[in-house]
Amino acid sequence: MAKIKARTPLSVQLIHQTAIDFIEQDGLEQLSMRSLAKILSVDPMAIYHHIPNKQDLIHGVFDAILTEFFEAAEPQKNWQDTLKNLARQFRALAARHPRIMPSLIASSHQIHGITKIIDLILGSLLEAGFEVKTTIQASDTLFAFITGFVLLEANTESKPVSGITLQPNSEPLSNVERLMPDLEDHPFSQSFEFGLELLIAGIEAKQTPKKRKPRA
Amino acid sequence: MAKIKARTPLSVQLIHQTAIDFIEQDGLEQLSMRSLAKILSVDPMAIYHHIPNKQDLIHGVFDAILTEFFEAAEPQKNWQDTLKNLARQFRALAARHPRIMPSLIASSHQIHGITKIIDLILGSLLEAGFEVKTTIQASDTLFAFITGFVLLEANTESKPVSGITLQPNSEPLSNVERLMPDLEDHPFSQSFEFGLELLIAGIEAKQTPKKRKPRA
DNA sequence: CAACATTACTCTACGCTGTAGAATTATGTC
DNA sequence: GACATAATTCTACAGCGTAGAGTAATGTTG
Repeated sequence: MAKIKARTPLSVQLIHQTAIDFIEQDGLEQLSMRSLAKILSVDPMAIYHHIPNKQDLIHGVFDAILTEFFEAAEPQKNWQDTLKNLARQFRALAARHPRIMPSLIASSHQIHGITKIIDLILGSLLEAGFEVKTTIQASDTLFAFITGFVLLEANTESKPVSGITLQPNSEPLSNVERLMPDLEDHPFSQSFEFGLELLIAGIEAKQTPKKRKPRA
Repeated sequence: MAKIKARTPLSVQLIHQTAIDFIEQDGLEQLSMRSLAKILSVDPMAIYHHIPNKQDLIHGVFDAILTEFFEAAEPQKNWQDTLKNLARQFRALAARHPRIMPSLIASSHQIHGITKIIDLILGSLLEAGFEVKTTIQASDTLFAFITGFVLLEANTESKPVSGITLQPNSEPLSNVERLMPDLEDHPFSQSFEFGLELLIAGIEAKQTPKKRKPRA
Protein backbone atom coordinates (compact mmCIF):
# COMPACT_ATOMS: atom_id res chain seq x y z
CA MET A 1 0.00 0.00 0.00
CA ALA A 2 2.13 2.82 -1.28
CA LYS A 3 1.30 6.28 -0.14
CA ILE A 4 0.21 8.39 -3.02
CA LYS A 5 0.35 11.77 -1.42
CA ALA A 6 3.34 13.74 -2.58
CA ARG A 7 2.87 16.36 0.03
CA THR A 8 4.36 19.76 -0.28
CA PRO A 9 6.64 20.08 2.72
CA LEU A 10 5.64 22.37 5.54
CA SER A 11 7.39 25.69 5.96
CA VAL A 12 7.03 28.73 8.17
CA GLN A 13 5.83 30.76 5.23
CA LEU A 14 3.21 28.22 4.22
CA ILE A 15 1.97 27.98 7.78
CA HIS A 16 1.74 31.74 8.12
CA GLN A 17 -0.08 32.17 4.83
CA THR A 18 -2.53 29.39 5.63
CA ALA A 19 -3.17 30.94 9.01
CA ILE A 20 -3.75 34.35 7.43
CA ASP A 21 -6.29 32.92 5.02
CA PHE A 22 -7.96 31.01 7.80
CA ILE A 23 -8.25 33.99 10.13
CA GLU A 24 -9.57 36.23 7.38
CA GLN A 25 -12.21 33.63 6.64
CA ASP A 26 -13.23 32.27 10.03
CA GLY A 27 -11.77 34.71 12.54
CA LEU A 28 -8.87 34.50 14.92
CA GLU A 29 -10.97 32.98 17.68
CA GLN A 30 -11.62 29.96 15.47
CA LEU A 31 -7.96 29.37 14.78
CA SER A 32 -6.48 26.46 16.66
CA MET A 33 -3.37 24.44 16.03
CA ARG A 34 -5.66 21.54 15.26
CA SER A 35 -7.89 23.38 12.82
CA LEU A 36 -4.86 24.81 11.08
CA ALA A 37 -3.22 21.41 10.89
CA LYS A 38 -6.33 19.94 9.35
CA ILE A 39 -6.18 22.44 6.51
CA LEU A 40 -2.51 21.69 6.02
CA SER A 41 -3.37 17.96 6.00
CA VAL A 42 -0.86 17.42 8.71
CA ASP A 43 -0.68 16.31 12.30
CA PRO A 44 -1.09 19.23 14.71
CA MET A 45 2.31 18.61 16.23
CA ALA A 46 4.00 18.94 12.87
CA ILE A 47 3.53 22.68 13.09
CA TYR A 48 5.62 22.74 16.21
CA HIS A 49 8.60 21.65 14.20
CA HIS A 50 8.54 25.03 12.48
CA ILE A 51 6.99 27.34 15.05
CA PRO A 52 7.55 27.10 18.78
CA ASN A 53 3.99 27.79 19.94
CA LYS A 54 0.69 29.40 19.10
CA GLN A 55 1.65 32.83 20.37
CA ASP A 56 4.65 32.91 18.10
CA LEU A 57 2.49 31.74 15.24
CA ILE A 58 0.16 34.67 15.72
CA HIS A 59 2.96 37.16 16.14
CA GLY A 60 4.49 35.77 13.00
CA VAL A 61 1.24 36.29 11.17
CA PHE A 62 1.12 39.86 12.42
CA ASP A 63 4.62 40.63 11.26
CA ALA A 64 3.99 38.94 7.93
CA ILE A 65 1.00 41.17 7.37
CA LEU A 66 2.94 44.25 8.26
CA THR A 67 5.56 43.63 5.62
CA GLU A 68 2.83 44.46 3.10
CA PHE A 69 2.55 47.80 4.78
CA PHE A 70 6.21 48.72 4.65
CA GLU A 71 6.36 48.16 0.94
CA ALA A 72 3.70 50.84 0.52
CA ALA A 73 4.79 53.35 3.14
CA GLU A 74 7.65 54.87 1.21
CA PRO A 75 8.77 58.39 2.13
CA GLN A 76 7.18 61.20 0.11
CA LYS A 77 8.59 64.54 -0.83
CA ASN A 78 7.77 66.23 2.48
CA TRP A 79 7.08 65.00 5.98
CA GLN A 80 3.40 65.92 5.79
CA ASP A 81 2.83 63.71 2.78
CA THR A 82 5.00 60.98 4.22
CA LEU A 83 2.92 60.81 7.38
CA LYS A 84 -0.37 61.11 5.57
CA ASN A 85 0.63 58.32 3.24
CA LEU A 86 1.77 56.21 6.15
CA ALA A 87 -1.57 56.67 7.86
CA ARG A 88 -3.57 55.91 4.74
CA GLN A 89 -1.53 52.84 3.95
CA PHE A 90 -2.03 51.52 7.44
CA ARG A 91 -5.76 51.97 7.10
CA ALA A 92 -5.65 50.38 3.66
CA LEU A 93 -3.90 47.39 5.16
CA ALA A 94 -6.68 47.09 7.69
CA ALA A 95 -9.22 47.12 4.89
CA ARG A 96 -7.36 44.23 3.28
CA HIS A 97 -7.15 42.29 6.56
CA PRO A 98 -10.20 43.35 8.51
CA ARG A 99 -10.17 40.42 10.92
CA ILE A 100 -6.47 40.40 11.66
CA MET A 101 -5.63 44.05 12.14
CA PRO A 102 -7.80 44.67 15.20
CA SER A 103 -6.06 41.89 17.10
CA LEU A 104 -2.73 43.10 15.84
CA ILE A 105 -3.40 46.58 17.13
CA ALA A 106 -4.75 45.34 20.42
CA SER A 107 -1.53 43.48 21.16
CA SER A 108 0.75 45.88 19.35
CA HIS A 109 3.44 45.66 21.97
CA GLN A 110 5.87 42.84 21.26
CA ILE A 111 5.24 43.14 17.55
CA HIS A 112 8.39 44.20 15.87
CA GLY A 113 6.67 45.79 12.89
CA ILE A 114 4.74 48.16 15.11
CA THR A 115 7.92 49.48 16.64
CA LYS A 116 9.16 50.00 13.12
CA ILE A 117 6.12 52.11 12.30
CA ILE A 118 6.73 54.32 15.30
CA ASP A 119 10.30 54.57 14.15
CA LEU A 120 9.14 55.81 10.76
CA ILE A 121 6.97 58.46 12.33
CA LEU A 122 9.70 59.63 14.67
CA GLY A 123 12.17 59.72 11.80
CA SER A 124 9.94 61.85 9.59
CA LEU A 125 9.38 64.39 12.31
CA LEU A 126 12.99 64.58 13.39
CA GLU A 127 14.11 65.04 9.84
CA ALA A 128 11.58 67.81 9.45
CA GLY A 129 13.36 69.65 12.20
CA PHE A 130 10.99 69.22 15.11
CA GLU A 131 12.33 69.33 18.63
CA VAL A 132 12.62 65.97 20.33
CA LYS A 133 9.83 66.74 22.73
CA THR A 134 7.43 67.84 20.02
CA THR A 135 8.44 64.86 17.94
CA ILE A 136 7.52 62.43 20.68
CA GLN A 137 4.25 64.13 21.43
CA ALA A 138 3.25 64.34 17.79
CA SER A 139 4.26 60.75 17.18
CA ASP A 140 2.26 59.44 20.11
CA THR A 141 -0.73 61.46 19.02
CA LEU A 142 -0.59 60.40 15.42
CA PHE A 143 -0.02 56.75 16.25
CA ALA A 144 -2.90 56.79 18.71
CA PHE A 145 -5.22 58.32 16.17
CA ILE A 146 -4.30 55.93 13.38
CA THR A 147 -4.57 52.75 15.42
CA GLY A 148 -7.61 53.94 17.32
CA PHE A 149 -9.37 54.82 14.12
CA VAL A 150 -8.65 51.51 12.46
CA LEU A 151 -9.94 49.75 15.54
CA LEU A 152 -13.07 51.88 15.67
CA GLU A 153 -13.77 51.26 12.03
CA ALA A 154 -13.19 47.52 12.25
CA ASN A 155 -15.36 47.20 15.35
CA THR A 156 -18.16 49.23 13.82
CA GLU A 157 -18.15 47.31 10.56
CA SER A 158 -18.22 43.97 12.30
CA LYS A 159 -21.27 44.81 14.33
CA PRO A 160 -24.80 44.13 13.08
CA VAL A 161 -25.07 47.33 11.10
CA SER A 162 -28.78 47.55 10.68
CA GLY A 163 -30.59 47.47 13.97
CA ILE A 164 -27.73 48.39 16.25
CA THR A 165 -27.83 46.36 19.42
CA LEU A 166 -29.68 48.79 21.62
CA GLN A 167 -30.16 47.02 24.90
CA PRO A 168 -33.47 47.78 26.58
CA ASN A 169 -31.62 49.92 29.09
CA SER A 170 -32.80 52.89 31.02
CA GLU A 171 -30.87 55.55 29.12
CA PRO A 172 -32.05 56.43 25.66
CA LEU A 173 -28.79 56.99 23.69
CA SER A 174 -30.72 59.75 22.04
CA ASN A 175 -27.99 61.12 19.84
CA VAL A 176 -26.82 57.86 18.41
CA GLU A 177 -30.42 56.98 17.71
CA ARG A 178 -31.26 60.31 16.19
CA LEU A 179 -28.15 60.39 14.03
CA MET A 180 -28.29 56.75 13.06
CA PRO A 181 -29.19 57.40 9.42
CA ASP A 182 -26.41 59.97 9.15
CA LEU A 183 -23.97 57.70 10.94
CA GLU A 184 -24.70 54.86 8.59
CA ASP A 185 -24.40 57.06 5.54
CA HIS A 186 -21.25 58.78 6.64
CA PRO A 187 -18.17 57.10 5.18
CA PHE A 188 -15.32 56.48 7.55
CA SER A 189 -12.90 57.71 4.93
CA GLN A 190 -14.16 61.23 5.47
CA SER A 191 -13.73 61.05 9.22
CA PHE A 192 -10.28 59.62 8.76
CA GLU A 193 -9.23 62.39 6.39
CA PHE A 194 -10.79 64.97 8.67
CA GLY A 195 -8.78 63.80 11.64
CA LEU A 196 -5.63 63.22 9.68
CA GLU A 197 -5.55 66.65 8.07
CA LEU A 198 -6.43 68.26 11.35
CA LEU A 199 -3.56 66.53 13.13
CA ILE A 200 -0.97 67.18 10.45
CA ALA A 201 -1.95 70.84 10.28
CA GLY A 202 -1.83 71.11 14.03
CA ILE A 203 1.59 69.51 14.19
CA GLU A 204 2.81 71.73 11.40
CA ALA A 205 1.89 74.73 13.49
CA LYS A 206 4.31 73.59 16.18
CA GLN A 207 7.34 73.81 13.94
CA THR A 208 9.95 76.18 15.29
CA PRO A 209 10.33 79.04 12.77
CA LYS A 210 14.05 78.78 12.18
CA LYS A 211 13.84 75.36 10.59
CA ARG A 212 10.76 76.06 8.54
CA LYS A 213 12.42 74.40 5.63
CA PRO A 214 14.84 71.65 6.59
CA ARG A 215 17.61 73.19 4.52
CA ALA A 216 16.99 72.15 0.93
CA MET B 1 -20.84 16.39 60.09
CA ALA B 2 -22.55 19.72 59.95
CA LYS B 3 -21.33 22.20 57.42
CA ILE B 4 -19.95 25.23 59.11
CA LYS B 5 -19.68 27.51 56.16
CA ALA B 6 -22.29 30.24 56.20
CA ARG B 7 -21.48 31.30 52.71
CA THR B 8 -22.47 34.66 51.36
CA PRO B 9 -24.78 33.90 48.49
CA LEU B 10 -23.54 34.44 44.97
CA SER B 11 -24.72 37.43 43.01
CA VAL B 12 -23.97 39.02 39.68
CA GLN B 13 -22.35 41.96 41.41
CA LEU B 14 -20.14 39.81 43.57
CA ILE B 15 -19.08 37.76 40.58
CA HIS B 16 -18.28 40.85 38.57
CA GLN B 17 -16.29 42.46 41.35
CA THR B 18 -14.34 39.29 42.03
CA ALA B 19 -13.58 39.00 38.33
CA ILE B 20 -12.41 42.60 38.20
CA ASP B 21 -10.05 42.08 41.10
CA PHE B 22 -8.80 38.87 39.58
CA ILE B 23 -8.12 40.36 36.16
CA GLU B 24 -6.38 43.36 37.61
CA GLN B 25 -4.15 41.05 39.57
CA ASP B 26 -3.47 38.14 37.23
CA GLY B 27 -4.60 39.33 33.82
CA LEU B 28 -7.59 38.50 31.69
CA GLU B 29 -5.86 35.58 30.01
CA GLN B 30 -5.61 33.83 33.39
CA LEU B 31 -9.30 34.20 34.12
CA SER B 32 -11.27 31.01 33.74
CA MET B 33 -14.62 30.01 35.11
CA ARG B 34 -12.79 27.49 37.26
CA SER B 35 -10.22 29.90 38.65
CA LEU B 36 -12.95 32.42 39.39
CA ALA B 37 -15.10 29.77 41.05
CA LYS B 38 -12.20 28.73 43.25
CA ILE B 39 -11.86 32.26 44.60
CA LEU B 40 -15.58 32.38 45.22
CA SER B 41 -15.33 29.00 46.99
CA VAL B 42 -17.98 27.66 44.73
CA ASP B 43 -18.44 25.06 42.05
CA PRO B 44 -17.65 26.44 38.59
CA MET B 45 -21.15 25.72 37.38
CA ALA B 46 -22.68 27.82 40.14
CA ILE B 47 -21.63 30.91 38.24
CA TYR B 48 -23.79 29.86 35.33
CA HIS B 49 -26.84 30.32 37.46
CA HIS B 50 -26.18 34.05 37.47
CA ILE B 51 -24.36 34.64 34.20
CA PRO B 52 -25.07 32.79 30.97
CA ASN B 53 -21.50 32.32 29.79
CA LYS B 54 -17.96 33.59 29.92
CA GLN B 55 -18.43 36.16 27.18
CA ASP B 56 -21.30 37.73 29.05
CA LEU B 57 -19.24 37.68 32.21
CA ILE B 58 -16.50 39.67 30.54
CA HIS B 59 -18.88 42.08 28.91
CA GLY B 60 -20.52 42.55 32.28
CA VAL B 61 -17.16 43.34 33.79
CA PHE B 62 -16.53 45.88 31.05
CA ASP B 63 -19.82 47.63 31.58
CA ALA B 64 -19.35 47.57 35.34
CA ILE B 65 -16.02 49.31 34.95
CA LEU B 66 -17.48 51.90 32.65
CA THR B 67 -20.08 52.99 35.18
CA GLU B 68 -17.17 54.43 37.15
CA PHE B 69 -16.43 56.55 34.15
CA PHE B 70 -19.89 57.98 33.70
CA GLU B 71 -19.99 59.23 37.24
CA ALA B 72 -16.93 61.34 36.49
CA ALA B 73 -17.71 62.49 32.96
CA GLU B 74 -20.23 65.16 33.87
CA PRO B 75 -20.82 68.00 31.40
CA GLN B 76 -18.74 71.13 31.97
CA LYS B 77 -19.55 74.72 31.22
CA ASN B 78 -18.60 74.54 27.54
CA TRP B 79 -18.25 71.77 25.03
CA GLN B 80 -14.48 72.07 24.94
CA ASP B 81 -14.14 71.44 28.64
CA THR B 82 -16.76 68.72 28.52
CA LEU B 83 -14.85 66.80 25.88
CA LYS B 84 -11.47 67.38 27.49
CA ASN B 85 -12.84 66.17 30.78
CA LEU B 86 -14.38 63.15 29.12
CA ALA B 87 -11.08 62.26 27.52
CA ARG B 88 -9.11 62.71 30.71
CA GLN B 89 -11.58 60.71 32.75
CA PHE B 90 -11.42 57.88 30.27
CA ARG B 91 -7.66 57.85 30.50
CA ALA B 92 -7.88 58.04 34.27
CA LEU B 93 -10.13 55.02 34.26
CA ALA B 94 -7.53 53.17 32.24
CA ALA B 95 -4.93 54.08 34.83
CA ARG B 96 -7.13 52.57 37.50
CA HIS B 97 -7.77 49.42 35.47
CA PRO B 98 -4.66 48.97 33.38
CA ARG B 99 -5.24 45.31 32.57
CA ILE B 100 -8.93 45.51 31.78
CA MET B 101 -9.20 48.61 29.65
CA PRO B 102 -7.09 47.42 26.73
CA SER B 103 -9.30 44.40 26.25
CA LEU B 104 -12.37 46.55 26.68
CA ILE B 105 -11.19 48.90 23.96
CA ALA B 106 -10.18 46.09 21.66
CA SER B 107 -13.68 44.65 21.75
CA SER B 108 -15.48 47.92 22.16
CA HIS B 109 -18.28 46.96 19.84
CA GLN B 110 -21.08 45.18 21.64
CA ILE B 111 -20.27 47.04 24.84
CA HIS B 112 -23.16 49.23 25.72
CA GLY B 113 -21.10 51.72 27.70
CA ILE B 114 -18.91 52.47 24.71
CA THR B 115 -21.89 53.41 22.62
CA LYS B 116 -22.90 55.68 25.48
CA ILE B 117 -19.54 57.42 25.36
CA ILE B 118 -19.91 58.08 21.66
CA ASP B 119 -23.35 59.39 22.44
CA LEU B 120 -21.89 61.85 24.93
CA ILE B 121 -19.38 63.11 22.40
CA LEU B 122 -21.99 63.47 19.69
CA GLY B 123 -24.30 65.25 22.09
CA SER B 124 -21.69 67.78 23.17
CA LEU B 125 -20.84 68.68 19.62
CA LEU B 126 -24.41 68.90 18.44
CA GLU B 127 -25.32 71.12 21.33
CA ALA B 128 -22.35 73.32 20.52
CA GLY B 129 -23.94 73.96 17.17
CA PHE B 130 -21.78 71.88 14.86
CA GLU B 131 -23.23 70.58 11.66
CA VAL B 132 -24.12 66.92 11.66
CA LYS B 133 -21.32 66.05 9.27
CA THR B 134 -18.68 67.88 11.27
CA THR B 135 -20.06 66.38 14.45
CA ILE B 136 -19.65 62.86 13.17
CA GLN B 137 -16.16 63.48 11.84
CA ALA B 138 -15.00 65.18 15.01
CA SER B 139 -16.55 62.48 17.16
CA ASP B 140 -14.90 59.67 15.24
CA THR B 141 -11.57 61.48 15.39
CA LEU B 142 -11.75 62.21 19.06
CA PHE B 143 -12.91 58.75 19.97
CA ALA B 144 -10.16 57.20 17.88
CA PHE B 145 -7.54 59.34 19.52
CA ILE B 146 -8.70 58.66 23.06
CA THR B 147 -9.01 54.91 22.72
CA GLY B 148 -5.89 54.60 20.60
CA PHE B 149 -3.92 56.57 23.10
CA VAL B 150 -5.07 54.55 26.06
CA LEU B 151 -4.19 51.39 24.18
CA LEU B 152 -0.77 52.71 23.21
CA GLU B 153 -0.05 53.71 26.76
CA ALA B 154 -1.19 50.43 28.24
CA ASN B 155 0.77 48.41 25.73
CA THR B 156 3.91 50.43 26.25
CA GLU B 157 3.72 50.24 30.03
CA SER B 158 3.22 46.52 30.00
CA LYS B 159 6.29 45.87 27.95
CA PRO B 160 9.72 45.31 29.50
CA VAL B 161 10.53 48.98 29.78
CA SER B 162 14.26 48.79 30.23
CA GLY B 163 15.90 46.96 27.41
CA ILE B 164 13.17 47.16 24.82
CA THR B 165 12.83 43.92 22.94
CA LEU B 166 14.95 44.77 19.94
CA GLN B 167 15.05 41.66 17.86
CA PRO B 168 18.37 41.04 16.15
CA ASN B 169 16.79 42.04 12.87
CA SER B 170 18.36 43.56 9.85
CA GLU B 171 16.89 47.02 10.24
CA PRO B 172 18.30 49.20 12.97
CA LEU B 173 15.26 51.07 14.31
CA SER B 174 17.67 53.91 14.61
CA ASN B 175 15.25 56.56 15.82
CA VAL B 176 13.65 54.56 18.55
CA GLU B 177 17.09 53.55 19.73
CA ARG B 178 18.50 57.03 19.59
CA LEU B 179 15.52 58.55 21.34
CA MET B 180 15.12 55.80 23.89
CA PRO B 181 16.25 57.90 26.85
CA ASP B 182 13.91 60.69 25.81
CA LEU B 183 11.09 58.26 25.15
CA GLU B 184 11.45 56.73 28.58
CA ASP B 185 11.61 60.10 30.28
CA HIS B 186 8.72 61.58 28.40
CA PRO B 187 5.49 61.28 30.35
CA PHE B 188 2.47 60.09 28.42
CA SER B 189 0.38 62.75 30.09
CA GLN B 190 2.15 65.38 28.04
CA SER B 191 1.56 63.56 24.77
CA PHE B 192 -2.05 63.07 25.71
CA GLU B 193 -2.58 66.74 26.51
CA PHE B 194 -0.71 67.71 23.36
CA GLY B 195 -3.00 65.63 21.18
CA LEU B 196 -6.13 66.52 23.08
CA GLU B 197 -5.59 70.28 22.93
CA LEU B 198 -4.60 70.04 19.31
CA LEU B 199 -7.76 68.16 18.42
CA ILE B 200 -10.13 70.36 20.39
CA ALA B 201 -8.57 73.49 18.90
CA GLY B 202 -8.80 72.01 15.45
CA ILE B 203 -12.42 71.07 15.91
CA GLU B 204 -13.17 74.50 17.34
CA ALA B 205 -11.87 76.02 14.13
CA LYS B 206 -14.53 74.17 12.16
CA GLN B 207 -17.40 75.85 13.94
CA THR B 208 -19.64 77.72 11.52
CA PRO B 209 -19.47 81.42 12.44
CA LYS B 210 -23.17 82.01 12.89
CA LYS B 211 -23.46 79.67 15.83
CA ARG B 212 -20.27 80.73 17.50
CA LYS B 213 -22.18 80.86 20.71
CA PRO B 214 -25.03 78.41 20.92
CA ARG B 215 -27.48 81.19 21.74
CA ALA B 216 -27.05 81.86 25.42
C1' DC C 1 23.21 -0.40 -3.84
C1' DA C 2 23.37 -0.43 1.63
C1' DA C 3 24.14 2.01 6.01
C1' DC C 4 23.66 5.58 8.60
C1' DA C 5 22.51 10.62 10.37
C1' DT C 6 19.39 13.99 10.27
C1' DT C 7 15.30 16.02 9.63
C1' DA C 8 10.22 15.94 9.34
C1' DC C 9 6.39 14.18 10.84
C1' DT C 10 2.88 11.29 13.69
C1' DC C 11 1.02 9.08 18.00
C1' DT C 12 -0.25 9.12 22.54
C1' DA C 13 -1.14 11.43 26.54
C1' DC C 14 -1.86 15.19 30.16
C1' DG C 15 -3.97 18.86 32.22
C1' DC C 16 -6.55 22.55 31.09
C1' DT C 17 -10.82 24.89 29.10
C1' DG C 18 -16.23 26.17 28.58
C1' DT C 19 -20.40 24.38 29.60
C1' DA C 20 -24.63 20.87 28.94
C1' DG C 21 -27.70 18.03 31.85
C1' DA C 22 -28.90 15.50 35.88
C1' DA C 23 -28.72 15.22 40.71
C1' DT C 24 -28.62 17.40 44.98
C1' DT C 25 -29.11 20.69 48.56
C1' DA C 26 -30.86 24.99 50.56
C1' DT C 27 -34.57 28.20 51.07
C1' DG C 28 -39.26 30.17 51.32
C1' DT C 29 -44.27 29.39 51.91
C1' DC C 30 -48.07 27.23 53.70
C1' DG D 1 -43.70 18.89 58.50
C1' DA D 2 -44.69 19.15 53.34
C1' DC D 3 -43.97 20.89 49.29
C1' DA D 4 -42.31 24.28 45.45
C1' DT D 5 -38.69 26.81 43.91
C1' DA D 6 -34.22 28.46 43.61
C1' DA D 7 -29.25 27.74 44.20
C1' DT D 8 -25.50 24.87 44.00
C1' DT D 9 -22.86 20.69 42.96
C1' DC D 10 -21.62 16.44 40.28
C1' DT D 11 -20.54 14.14 36.24
C1' DA D 12 -19.29 14.23 31.73
C1' DC D 13 -17.87 15.68 26.98
C1' DA D 14 -15.53 17.70 23.32
C1' DG D 15 -12.08 20.73 22.40
C1' DC D 16 -7.67 23.12 23.47
C1' DG D 17 -2.09 23.78 23.61
C1' DT D 18 1.68 21.11 23.73
C1' DA D 19 5.32 17.66 26.06
C1' DG D 20 7.71 13.40 24.89
C1' DA D 21 8.43 9.26 22.48
C1' DG D 22 8.16 6.86 18.36
C1' DT D 23 8.19 6.51 13.24
C1' DA D 24 8.91 7.72 8.49
C1' DA D 25 11.18 10.43 4.97
C1' DT D 26 15.25 12.45 3.25
C1' DG D 27 20.18 13.44 2.51
C1' DT D 28 24.93 11.83 2.80
C1' DT D 29 28.58 8.78 2.48
C1' DG D 30 30.68 4.39 1.45
